[in-house]
Amino acid sequence: MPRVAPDVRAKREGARRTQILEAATHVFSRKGFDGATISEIARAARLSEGSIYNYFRSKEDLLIHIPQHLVQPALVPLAGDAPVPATPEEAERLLRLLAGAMVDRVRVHAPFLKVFLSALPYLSPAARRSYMQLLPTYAAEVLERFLREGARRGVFRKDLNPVIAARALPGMLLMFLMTQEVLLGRQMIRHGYDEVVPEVVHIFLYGAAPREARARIRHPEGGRT
Amino acid sequence: MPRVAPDVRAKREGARRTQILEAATHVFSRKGFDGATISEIARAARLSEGSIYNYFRSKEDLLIHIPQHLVQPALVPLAGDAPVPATPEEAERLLRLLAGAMVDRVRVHAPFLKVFLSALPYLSPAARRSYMQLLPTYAAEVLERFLREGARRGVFRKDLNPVIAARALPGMLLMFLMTQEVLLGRQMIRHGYDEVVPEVVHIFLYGAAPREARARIRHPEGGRT
Amino acid sequence: MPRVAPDVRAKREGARRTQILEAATHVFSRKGFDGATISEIARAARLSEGSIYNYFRSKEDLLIHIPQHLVQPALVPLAGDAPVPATPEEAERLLRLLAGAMVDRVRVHAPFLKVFLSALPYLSPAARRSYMQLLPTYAAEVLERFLREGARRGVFRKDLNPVIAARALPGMLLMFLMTQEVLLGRQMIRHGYDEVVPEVVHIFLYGAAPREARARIRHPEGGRT
Amino acid sequence: MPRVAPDVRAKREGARRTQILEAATHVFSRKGFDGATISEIARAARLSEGSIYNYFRSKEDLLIHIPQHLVQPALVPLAGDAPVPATPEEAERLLRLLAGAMVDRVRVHAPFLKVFLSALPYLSPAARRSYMQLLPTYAAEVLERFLREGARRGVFRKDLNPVIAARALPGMLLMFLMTQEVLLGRQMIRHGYDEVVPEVVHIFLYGAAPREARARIRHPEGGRT
DNA sequence: GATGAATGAGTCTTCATTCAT
DNA sequence: TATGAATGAAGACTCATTCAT
Repeated sequence: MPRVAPDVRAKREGARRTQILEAATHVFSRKGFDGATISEIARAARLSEGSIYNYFRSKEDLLIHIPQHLVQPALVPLAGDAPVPATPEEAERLLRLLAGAMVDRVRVHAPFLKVFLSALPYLSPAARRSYMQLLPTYAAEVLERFLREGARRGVFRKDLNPVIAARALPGMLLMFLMTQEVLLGRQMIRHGYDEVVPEVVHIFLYGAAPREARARIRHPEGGRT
Repeated sequence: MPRVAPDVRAKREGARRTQILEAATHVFSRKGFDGATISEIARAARLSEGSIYNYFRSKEDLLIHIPQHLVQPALVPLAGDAPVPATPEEAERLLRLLAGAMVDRVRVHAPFLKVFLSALPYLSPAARRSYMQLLPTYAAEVLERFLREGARRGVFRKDLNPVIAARALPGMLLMFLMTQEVLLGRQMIRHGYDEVVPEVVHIFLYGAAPREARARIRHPEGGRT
Repeated sequence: MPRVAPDVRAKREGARRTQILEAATHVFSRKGFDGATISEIARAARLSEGSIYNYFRSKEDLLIHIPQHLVQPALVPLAGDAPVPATPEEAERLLRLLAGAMVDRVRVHAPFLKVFLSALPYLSPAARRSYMQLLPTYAAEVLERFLREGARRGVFRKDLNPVIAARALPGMLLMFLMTQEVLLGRQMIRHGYDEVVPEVVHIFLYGAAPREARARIRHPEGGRT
Repeated sequence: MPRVAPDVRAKREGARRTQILEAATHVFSRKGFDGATISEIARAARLSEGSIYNYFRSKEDLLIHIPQHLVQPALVPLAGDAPVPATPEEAERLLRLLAGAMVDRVRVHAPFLKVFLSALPYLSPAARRSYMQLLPTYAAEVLERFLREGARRGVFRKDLNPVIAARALPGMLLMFLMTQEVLLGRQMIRHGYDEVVPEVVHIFLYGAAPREARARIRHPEGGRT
């Protein structure tokens, strides 16, 4: 007969799994998926190699479960119920908040994202599927709705393509984040995110052209030119 | 005495190296750097394993030389001596060309970029250094100059931060390219690049806010004031 | 928690190491260091190849540890506290014992010595250092002290150079041992060690010249005058 | 038809072989037989790898032919027709010459001897046979005759065993030579060969015991005691 | 559940040897 | 004869996974 109640056991098992996944994330992010060894992960988790296999079926299985246990929760509150903006100024404020949150998220999860980028393209289809329900899509959809609603209220151009724009704004940040946080691990330009975020949001809202130029423009030529 | 003239030999060696690098790119892009085996690369190059090592010192050496032989040449002409624009309309036209070229480049070299992104974070420092002189910096610098000159001529806002902006524009594209071409290999949104490029350039130039909003704005608060 | 007590584990590990080193000595002595393969050593030790690496870091590491586990112990008691002789007759008796012991040692360890001689000149510096604290020096120093003390008591010539003499006596044996035991593995002359040892010790003590000749001689011209 | 006379060709071929064997000796002595590569030997001989195989059938074949071409000639004059000594003093003089010659020979050929010692025990039987007709036996036989003749003339003890003694004398030197020249390549004691040779010869002739001791001694107990 | 020694398949890399030129 | 690119067999070493304790 079991010596502990099933729920206690389940919780204990969950704790062990988290402990192992944290160790795995740490090692994967330093060495990469292929460069990491079970032995090192076990050491980081203060367990023996054999014990890892009591909780996960394989090394790839570890990778598959990392986002579900460690990253997913962090994503949930992202722009959970972002209010629809009433004015461009409010939009700018909200977008800055959103952009700042994205930057923070990426920086916090940079170790995991490194692994993600590195391993994703070559994982087994099963692992790929498990991974694909993650961040970018989700975040983009939230922003897409935000833009669509905003356009309806006249805060954004009526002819703005919200699908494209919802990916363009994060993309502007992505260039900095990818290069600095994920790929190289060091700052490449002399501006911090406290400068980058407002500048990027401003460009997104009002563009790089001077005010006069804007006045002359009729409409974007979205779709084919 | 040698049977083959030195120049013939050099050409033959160059051809072999290209042949091997093409095979390596192919295999790397399907299996990833760690997943690929010398044996498979040799088979793809229709050579024996040993022969690979007559031309490259190690597996990593293959990876290091891929861009120089296959990618680098394609980058050189990128916006080689882009003329400085006189009007926003001209800027828009030029930026569309540039953006379109970037998209094409990435799509053509997607297989390599997959490997690049995947392997870079965990390569040896030597290999890292060899890689860092590549695309993003180069392209960004060209664009940076373009923006700076344009601002001097009144085609772009005087208060535009060219360092940040030069990375924001490619970033907007990067989001689509990364997701679709590199990471997943399939289209995620219902718009093609012929729609994405103009929209993105338009946002970059004139922003997402409606015309009236722009008139009210003085200056961005971040970056240089 | 560990299933096996630390001391039991340590003893088990020691046994495995000895088992592997014995196998390695066996294979090395038949094939030489370079000719031996880990695979063959593993087979001789009735283990898998991988297991060897649970106990030793490399093939060279095996070689380095052979003397410590197998040979070193045998050397320690060699003439440990040989009494200083009071008469030449006693010296002759003691030197015969010493010489006989050296012969036995070399014959017992011939397989290892073959490997030692073969591999030493081309080992890595680290391995060289590890090896150099071995037999010859040690034995020579013991004998050197023996001769120096004996000379002080008038058992050996006062003008005898103990440094040189302490190497000359083992050298006489070395010629036979090297040729027969180590290099060729078969007897080259028609006399056994039971004849060689007394003859050699006698030559060492009283020389090859007849008694009368000796009486005429004053002192050697080389060494100290 | 041949473009050069057969004898010219033969001489040319001999020169090539010597050139290659010299290169091989050089490389073998630095790297050991297994550590050396044909590529490196070819480079040292200023030839291509393929050319080596026009003159020798295999790497081992190189090793086999080294003594015949390079070392053997140097051995020939060794004590070619050593005169039989008439007095111990003359014997001492001659033995010093002989010993000095041996030392010189060994030092000159130390590079080869390193290879010899290293490779011999593990060569194929064919190579072994080719090697075994070398130095030690030959030199010992010359010395053996010298001692036997000398004993007949009363210059050495009548009861001296010339077979054993003829190996003991070179052995005394061997200890120094092996350790210093072959195995370690650096001097281990503070005496040079100009001190070692006379001392060793003196010990060989008159022993390590003081004169008085000798007078008491009746005869060596050669053979079993 | 926990442990960690044992396993052996799998990889990169080396290098003697061959052979077309 | 000279060359050196091509070959492929061989070997040291790694590491995910298993399983007896």
